[in-house]
This record gives sequence, structure tokens and C-alpha cells, in this order.
Amino acid sequence: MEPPAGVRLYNTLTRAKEELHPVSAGNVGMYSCGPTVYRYVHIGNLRTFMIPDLLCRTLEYLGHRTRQVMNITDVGHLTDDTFDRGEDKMLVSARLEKKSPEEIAAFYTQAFREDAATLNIRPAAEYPRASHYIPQMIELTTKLIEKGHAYEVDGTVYYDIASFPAYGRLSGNSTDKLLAGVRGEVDPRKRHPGDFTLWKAAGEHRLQVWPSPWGPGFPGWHIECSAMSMSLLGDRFDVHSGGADNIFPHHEAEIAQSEGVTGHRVVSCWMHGGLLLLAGSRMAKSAGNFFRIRELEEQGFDPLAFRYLALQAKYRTKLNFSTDGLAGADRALRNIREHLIEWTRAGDVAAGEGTDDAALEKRFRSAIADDLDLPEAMALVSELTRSKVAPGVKARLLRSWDRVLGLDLERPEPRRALPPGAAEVLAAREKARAAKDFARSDQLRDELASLGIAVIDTPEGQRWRVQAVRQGSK
RNA sequence: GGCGCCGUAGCCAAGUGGUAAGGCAGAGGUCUGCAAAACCUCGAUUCGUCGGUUCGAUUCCGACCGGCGCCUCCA
Repeated sequence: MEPPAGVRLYNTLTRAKEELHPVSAGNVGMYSCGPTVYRYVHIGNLRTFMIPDLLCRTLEYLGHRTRQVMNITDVGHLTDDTFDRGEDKMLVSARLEKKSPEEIAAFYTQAFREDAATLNIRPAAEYPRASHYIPQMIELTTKLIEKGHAYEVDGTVYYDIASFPAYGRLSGNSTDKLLAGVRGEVDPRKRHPGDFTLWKAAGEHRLQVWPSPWGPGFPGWHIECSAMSMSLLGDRFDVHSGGADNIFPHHEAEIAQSEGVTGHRVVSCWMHGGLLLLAGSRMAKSAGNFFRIRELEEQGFDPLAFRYLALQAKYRTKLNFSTDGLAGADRALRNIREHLIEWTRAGDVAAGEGTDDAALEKRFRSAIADDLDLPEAMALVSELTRSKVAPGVKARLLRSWDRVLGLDLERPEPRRALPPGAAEVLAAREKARAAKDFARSDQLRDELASLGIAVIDTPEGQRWRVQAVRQGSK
């Protein structure tokens, strides 16, 4: 094996692409902000979760080993949220019946893992849960107080951002201008309006409360990631990823916490994914303008079409989602699948013509190594398709690339059941065609179309496929 | 108000100081009994607007217009 190839990644902290130099050579440790498991994840969340997946796949393809940790936030959000549309009725009632936060978290964690798997996002090596790291969070908070980065008032501990000069570097904010005008009421106990909570004294209606040196309470919103990332990956690790909305305040706070305790740089590279937009606005749980991957599946889309769609855009830019766009990706994906089947069937791996494949492979590798340039990689897939490379070689190359793309191109197409009566119509049409009764044959084809069955005539006879039932147009 | 991102063909979306990837849609053709699928060919003299730098800018700088995001839980 050749040594691992260099990978360049865009670092939000420096706003530049940097060569990745793992703390432990050839072995990349990465931490990713995962879901808050009190609701379902939507496709915007999933797009962000694709980043560590694609990074792991890329690194492994290029000869590195990886260790991916993704946190599950199961603390702090279960007070009195309003219900989502489309939420499982059982869950609504479960909550109304005061089911435990643990039960809620377990349910949505499972749903998240299933949704991720549907998009062929490989599981992380570990999924630490915030609720299991309370002692570590208390420990970090204690150290921050000792080091003069935090102070306690009435059982609540605040981070003193004035004590950490680099605060604001990640997001470009400066502490003096921060929050100048927008905030409503400022907690009068804070020394600076931008100080954030490390530990919060428990209020009246809290479901989750833990004892602490400062009295009963629960951890602040940012400390969990400092605790879990350093507990599992050490106080120096390579990559931390999340959505662009996490840059401030979440990751800014995390840097202040982790570096405040250790006194040195903890994360080498901060990667942030662009948000998914729906009709020009951010897809968000709170706004209610989101799709679950299950919903798209129910509308008849191949869930991996969303993956295809996401791969066509740079992970860092916002992406305008529409079901029309998804339909295009769905079609393109199906097309590639059929190509692969044909090439495999053709099967000749004859060397002669396939001289371009080495060059294509090289370009593919350099594309993915360049800050995960999947749009370029996808363009190469098209170039490969149109190239003169021998079919067998095309098939081999595409299968190899799919280890990175994760489109599961060899997945057998799910056979949809024929609607009632359709089999008889198909049989009748076959007879009509045998008798060269084309008028009858065409009429039956129309009839099948109205049942949602597309019929294609081939030299080997008619082939049929149950069409996806799409909502809306067509 | 502060900070950050963006404005490229009908839609989605790459990209570069030297003259615009890719996908979907669309048009023509091959194939087909007819279709469909597939395959082949075609599309921005132009990259929000106006200036500036430059031999040359879509790419650099400035202004302006427009959109989005963060500053409150949020991928």
C-alpha cells in the first residue's frame, strides 16, 4: 500500500483550505455534532450528518484510518415544546402522558439511526449521549471556575467570555460589539451579556435534574461537546464538524471551554456544512418547513436520490431543496444504476481500450482529497459514463468510487407489488403483441399507465415497472 | 445594529485572472409497429448592477441592488 494521500479541508477557523495533518499519523479522529433527540431529524440535518460520513469514506479510500464520534444530545430540551406536524401520534400521547425523557430520547435516537441508514450514512464508531457525561461536564465546569474562566451566581455557573481573548475568532464576532442591539432582556447576573451558561440551577418544571457542587441543576448547552469530545478523542483531535448554524454560539463556546481548560488548541479543523433551504428559507424544525427522509420515500422517491442531490453541491454552500430537483436526482440515480447493470452484464474487462481509467481514478482521488469536492467527483461519474473505457472497467471503477459516494449503486431495485388486476392486463397485452394487434396493445399500455405501470417493449418482450406515486404534478 | 455567506443558462449547481463542469428539464436525430428507455448532437458571446485595477475579470478591489444565515434551542 502506498502511504495515505494528503487531504485538504476548509477550516472555518482560518477561512482557508489546510492540509490535514492528523495528530496521530494516518489515523484521523473526528467529532460531529449529532441530533438533539426530542424530535425527528429532517433532511437538512441529514445533509450535515453526511459530512463526517463522506470524510470518513474519503479518508479510508485514500488509505487513512478514522475514528468518528457523533454525540447524541439527550439533555436540556424537554421542557414544554410544541408538537411537530406529522409527529407520531403515539409519541404525542406518550409525552402528554409524561413519558420519561429517557424514553423520548431512546425513541428518537432509534429513528435518527434508521433515517441515517436510509441515506447510507455509515454509523459512527461511537454515539456518546450527553446524559452519560454529566460528571465530566461538572469536572470541566469546576476547572473553568478554578482557572478564572467561569463564575457562579445563585447555583448557576457562567462562562466569563472576557477571560478568553480568542472568543469570537471562529465566528468573526467581537465581544464588545456582540449582542449590541438584538437581545431582549439580559440576565442581570451576567458580567457580560455574552457570557453563557455552563451549569444552570434547576427551575420549577425541569424533568432532568442532577446534583452538582452548585446545587441541583442541569448542564448548559455547549459544555456537553467539550466533555464528550475530549473524553473520547483526547484533548487534541483532528476534525470537528457541524452545521453552519452551530458556528455561533455553540462552537465558539466549545472552543472557549475546551481551550480554557487545557490551555491549548484542541480541534485542528472546524468543518461546517451549509444549510438546506426550502423555498429560499432555512429548513428548520422550529419553522416546521421540513421533510423527513421517510416522507420523501413515501412520496415515491428513492431516498438515496437525496444523497445524490446533496453530492452535486459543495457541502459548504447552502442548497436549495425542491421536490422537482429531487425528482431530477432520482432519475439520474436510476440511470446510473441501469448503466452499472449493463456494464456488468457486458463484463469484458479487456484492457486495450480502457486506458483512460487510470487517469480518471487519479482525478477522482484528487477531487475528493480537495475539501471533499464531490460535485467534481459526480462530474467524473458522468465523464466516465460517456467515455470509451471498456464496460467492465467502467463497472469496476464505478463500484470502487461508490465506496466514497455511498449511493449503494448495486442495491437491487425494490420490487413493487403489482396493483390488483394488473397482471391480467399485462398478460392480455403480451397476447395482443404476439398477435401483432398493436391497437389493442397500445390501448392496454394506456390502461396500465393509468394503474401506474410503465411498460417498455424490448426485443425480449415487454418489461414493466411500477412507477413511483408522486404527489402533486404529473 | 454586529458578524458571516451568496447572487452563474428554465431549475439545481461547479469553477477559474485568459475567455464558462455536471445533473434535471427542453429541442433535433438514431432506434422502435408506435412509444418509452437508451445513445448521439444542440444551449449562457455570458456569470446581479455600476465603476476601478489589469494586456485581459465571471474570477481581484470598491460602491450599490437583491437574497440567506448567525447573534435565542436549532444540522
